[in-house]
Amino acid sequence: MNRKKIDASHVFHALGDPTRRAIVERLSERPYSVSGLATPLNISLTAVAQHLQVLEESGLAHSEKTGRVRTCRLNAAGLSVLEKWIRDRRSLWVRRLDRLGDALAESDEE
Amino acid sequence: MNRKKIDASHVFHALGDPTRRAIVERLSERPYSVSGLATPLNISLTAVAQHLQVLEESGLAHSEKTGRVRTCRLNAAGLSVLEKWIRDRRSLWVRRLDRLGDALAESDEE
DNA sequence: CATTTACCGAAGTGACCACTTCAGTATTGC
DNA sequence: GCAATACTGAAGTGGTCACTTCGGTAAATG
Repeated sequence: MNRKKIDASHVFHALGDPTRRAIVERLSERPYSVSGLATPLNISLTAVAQHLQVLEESGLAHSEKTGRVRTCRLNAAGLSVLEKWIRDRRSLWVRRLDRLGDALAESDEE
Repeated sequence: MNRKKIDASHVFHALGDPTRRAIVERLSERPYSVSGLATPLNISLTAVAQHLQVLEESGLAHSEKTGRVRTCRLNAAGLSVLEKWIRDRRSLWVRRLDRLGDALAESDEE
């Protein structure tokens, strides 16, 4: 029902916002409550909750409510989409950039 | 002088758009002219040029004009920003995700 | 030289985004 | 019970985004 499609667009879009990247970086260390995440950020609690929703929909985070506190954690799904996209392109990049490197070395040394 | 700031926000934002990701994927294979990039996309040439500008500003592509043709290529700068961000967080993710085996099993879908 | 090709620039548009405020609901602690 | 806490939902706002059209410039081509 609330399971949105997790794809590269969602993940990249979610990480395009510095506030959301900050949240992900915090969650990399340990779980946080919504207000715990909000504390160092100069925005409203509601805004943080909205960011969290984006992160959840992109598969980068998930959360569950116990009592009145919602505990937020990192989620592997979004991260793996991100890493997969990069991995899928990496060999092509390397091949291409090797040729670029050759061209650079030819025209100008570093 | 016209060196714009290449940061994670720009790179993630640039890759958040499916059309721009498609362009990056094409450029992974070989250089293209602007109209060459536009051909398989159902949008105007102008729109493609605008996408290209975003990719250039985020450090993911660069281009140069020879005669009337602008040749576009992948650029390493944006890619390295992206990979660096992921690498910087990866160890934390792994440590965290080790403790979250349950969450993984819970959200296993492709 | 005229036409076609390839791109550039400005301006407009509708949709979406980050964020706000305000008014709720549930839970916890005194 | 009452107040403080922790969120939740709806609605609004200003800004940005992807895209368009139109009009222009410059290079290749017959």
